Amino acid sequence: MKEITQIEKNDSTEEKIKQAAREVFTQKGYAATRTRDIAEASGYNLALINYYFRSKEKLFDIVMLEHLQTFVHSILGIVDDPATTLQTKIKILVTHYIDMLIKNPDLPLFILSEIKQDPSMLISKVGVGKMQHKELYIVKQWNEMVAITKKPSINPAHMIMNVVGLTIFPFIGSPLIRNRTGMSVAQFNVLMEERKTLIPIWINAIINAE
Amino acid sequence: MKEITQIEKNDSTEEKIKQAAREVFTQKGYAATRTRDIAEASGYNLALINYYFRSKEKLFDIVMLEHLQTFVHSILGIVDDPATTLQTKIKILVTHYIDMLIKNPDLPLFILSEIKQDPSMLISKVGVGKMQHKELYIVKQWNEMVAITKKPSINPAHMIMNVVGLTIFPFIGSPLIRNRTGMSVAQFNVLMEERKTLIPIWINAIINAE
DNA sequence: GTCTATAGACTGATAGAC
DNA sequence: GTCTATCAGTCTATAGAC
Repeated sequence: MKEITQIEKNDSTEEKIKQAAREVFTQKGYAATRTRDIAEASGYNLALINYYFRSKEKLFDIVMLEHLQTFVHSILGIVDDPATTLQTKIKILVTHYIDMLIKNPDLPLFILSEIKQDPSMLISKVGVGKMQHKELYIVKQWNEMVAITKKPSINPAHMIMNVVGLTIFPFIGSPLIRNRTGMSVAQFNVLMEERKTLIPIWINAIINAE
Repeated sequence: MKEITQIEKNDSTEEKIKQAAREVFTQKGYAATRTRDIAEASGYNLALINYYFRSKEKLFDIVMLEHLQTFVHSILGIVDDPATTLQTKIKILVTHYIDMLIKNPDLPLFILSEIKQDPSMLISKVGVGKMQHKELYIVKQWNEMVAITKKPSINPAHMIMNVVGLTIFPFIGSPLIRNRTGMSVAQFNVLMEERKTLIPIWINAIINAE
């Protein structure tokens, strides 16, 4: 329990370097990032990176952990809420993630690339064991819904891939999409705002499809 | 017009190195790949890479060009075919791509990552100017369909993102999906086979949605 | 805490033997 | 064509001055 001055936390050298690292790592990935890039982006010298974070890898771990937390943040509160319907949960989730992705469009490609490079990272560097969807309320609601529907039930993994794919894929493909269509980032974001209301409608249509 | 022995082309040293480069580059990306990795994977020495391909970057360009051609291959023949309906085109495209992605699951993440690193590559290293969808038959069919439907027409970019996202995203997220669900590659591929018939149905439902 | 200078390891590329 | 040996440049990390 040290006495820490919280007020100027965001102005501290350590925080500035971490912020610079976040930007460079997220944009270029671990392998393509040089510690010199981070130093330059932070406005400080190369040696300070090791002074504050010991190594490139340890700094990366911190950045990645914070990013994963951003991704999982407040999810539990949404999907385990008994007060909202299934459709409402989906709408809230899609809106929440599109808002977050408009602010951090590079996040999905960065995270998925690094996870692919080293999937064990999920358990070694980050403790992602909690999110085992044992008895989340959303699962209960899903099971109730498929019980009512007469249609042959498809694997729930399909629906998860659908919701996540419809929401996140445009951001992953954004560099290619914008290059081919000539869209600006602003124009692209307008489409993403539209998808906040469109995706829940589409998911509903998919659920009730032939 | 040189005389080339086509028969043993696949057994040549040059081809073996290119094949090794394809595997390593696709799996690790340009920055994380070392020429020594390629040499080792090819079974030959490091010096031969420069003997046959002059540099790491030129070898990468060849691999990337072939990958992009794989992705665009035979697309024109499908989307510009006046003999098939819009629904049929979508079904053929989805089936074609899922088949290809089951064989090359790393391709989307690799291509999109490298394009993001350097979007100008699409025009400088590859001549991707032809695919301007000026008057493809599929566009004509799409316009006819939205003309018939009374509903307010959404941006066609949404539908492209939907088809591509539903098809490709599971492969991009595969490392994470399989890690969280404990699925094997074989189990994952069973789901992808299911999506060959499911995605066209879902797209239809989306088109006719509220 | 912050800097310069540099060590030590690694990378892409090449020279030269065979 | 294929190899070993090595160069020149760059990288991460650290030593040491201030």
